[in-house]
Amino acid sequence: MTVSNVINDRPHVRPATRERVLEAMARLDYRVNVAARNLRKGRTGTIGLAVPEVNSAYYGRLAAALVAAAARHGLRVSIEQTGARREDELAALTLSRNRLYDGLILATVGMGPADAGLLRVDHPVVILGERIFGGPVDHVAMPNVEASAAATRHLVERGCRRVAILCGELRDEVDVSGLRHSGYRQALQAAGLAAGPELVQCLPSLTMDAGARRVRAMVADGLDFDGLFCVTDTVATGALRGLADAGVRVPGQVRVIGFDNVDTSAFLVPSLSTVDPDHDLMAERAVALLAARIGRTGPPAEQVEFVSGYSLVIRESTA
Amino acid sequence: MTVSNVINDRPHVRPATRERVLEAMARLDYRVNVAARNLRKGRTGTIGLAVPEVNSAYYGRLAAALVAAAARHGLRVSIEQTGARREDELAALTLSRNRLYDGLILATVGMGPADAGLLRVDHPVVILGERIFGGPVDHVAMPNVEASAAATRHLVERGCRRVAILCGELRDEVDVSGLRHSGYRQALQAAGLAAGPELVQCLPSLTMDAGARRVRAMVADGLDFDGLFCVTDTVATGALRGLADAGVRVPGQVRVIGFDNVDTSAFLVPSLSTVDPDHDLMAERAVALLAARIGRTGPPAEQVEFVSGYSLVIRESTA
DNA sequence: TTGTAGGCGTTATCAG
DNA sequence: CTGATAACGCCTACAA
Repeated sequence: MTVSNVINDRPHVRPATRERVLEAMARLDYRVNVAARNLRKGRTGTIGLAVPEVNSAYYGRLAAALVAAAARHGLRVSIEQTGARREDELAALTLSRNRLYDGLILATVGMGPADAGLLRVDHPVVILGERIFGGPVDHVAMPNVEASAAATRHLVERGCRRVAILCGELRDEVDVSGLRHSGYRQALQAAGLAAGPELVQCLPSLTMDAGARRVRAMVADGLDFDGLFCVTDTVATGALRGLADAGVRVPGQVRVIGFDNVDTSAFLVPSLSTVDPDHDLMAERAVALLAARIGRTGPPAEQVEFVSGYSLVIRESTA
Repeated sequence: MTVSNVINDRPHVRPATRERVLEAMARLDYRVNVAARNLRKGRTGTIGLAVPEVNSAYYGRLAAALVAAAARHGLRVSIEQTGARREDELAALTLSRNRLYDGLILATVGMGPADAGLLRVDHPVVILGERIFGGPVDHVAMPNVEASAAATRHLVERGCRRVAILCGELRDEVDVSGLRHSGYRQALQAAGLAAGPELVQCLPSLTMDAGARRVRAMVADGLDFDGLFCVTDTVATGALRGLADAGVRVPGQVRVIGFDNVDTSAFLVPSLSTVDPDHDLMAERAVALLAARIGRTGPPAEQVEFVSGYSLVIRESTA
């Protein structure tokens, strides 16, 4: 159709004809039907993003970066909230397989290493996070262990000798809590410091509220600690509040460091030292990997595993 | 096709036949093609959500609620980040008109009352926010003026006599800053208090950083104020930080109140008093309105204008 | 440079 | 209860 050529800005259309077409389109208030185009092309121009919750400092930040990166690649992003539930994560995979999306960026939180086989799908998927390390798909991760060790080391260098950690339940070694806890443990060991079990405080959920409650309890119980590594800034925010409630001075009596470098962290009182994992780079890489697979024809490319860098951001809470 | 009947769980299929179909589907690893279904049905099952930025405490919270509400209505949500730019907001409208989405929830921030005519489109749109009050579409808003007046009144009742406001540029009367500023002004007037121009502090952007800087400058300039109404919690968070930097005690010397009841507000030190506009209700209504229009055949329904309720959350910053 | 034919995968309609 | 047929709107290939 000549009309199609006009719509898609293709050459070989005489200016006069193009005008005539444009005029008719205007007159009829014509709109392309994207659904029909999608069917014909076998592409939708949309990728799925499955995260536990967009209303979280961390995933919100990441989602914003991913949407922006996708826009740069000419892709739209449809968001699926999985609530960190395994079945909802699998549901997102299914939708994607049904060609609703050209590809999927999946934050695996509920799924575990045992589910790696389910990822062996015939269409583009990029995993965000580390729970399914070494699975048969592209993978974008953070240097959790190294960065956590660096954060812990920082506390030690500032003179802390009794460093506690606030993490989630330690179910296995491959989730955020597991990895960051192991970095913490390595750093203490390397420094020749004890990491007694009383210093490892596992929360039922990684929320501000849980962090605040637990810290108050720790102080009330007379637990002896002078450093606190929180596995996320969200938990750290709660912890700072809890310490204030308990009348503990930060950094005077206890130094605190978080992980994620969430926007508010710089504005807390005291401002929160933290690990910055370069969200924008992670987002760009994730989208770039996906876009490459989407565009690809012929034999599938090798799986890529990208680990972002990190930097320590030192603020008042460890001054 | 009998196959179609099986896939869609329709009656009038003999069990034996159903089994045969299911078996074949499993054997062939068959997947429905959503693009084809969309074309045929004239629906995509997806609605668009156009907001300035998902990585903002307020829009992130709202987006999460909207995605959840949409899921309850059997709809997916595709996110468009407009950066509060008028042209990007219009672009979202166009995509929606192209039947990429069944409907659109649009936070008009860049568009103004002059653009109301552009909203006269023939397909479902719900406007979020108030910049295009009274336009030809459904509309979900907050009681900005009343709630701001209540917040200001609260400061006055706690004894503040010199109440300042931190808002954005006052370009017109219909954006967030304009409306909340006018509530502030009404409350002061009703209380018989002066609202000198020096108390109205307009920021270049509603960010934590801008809030912190401005507050430091206000104190450094020796501005006399004992109450501070911030038009968003984000700005208030920065303001609390700025006051701490300047050595001003909250609520001792200055009482502070925000607007939005963002998650972190309860955990700041001091915790932030604020206005809670019931995001979940707004989200539910917005999606319900859109879903009703999508499902509707026949003559278009009347435009609905829903204004959420609000509640004052009193915390330490105004104790 | 323009136009014609056909098919992408699904489902509504209606006949068997 | 099952199946044949046509059409949703677009684009690629090819023909004129």
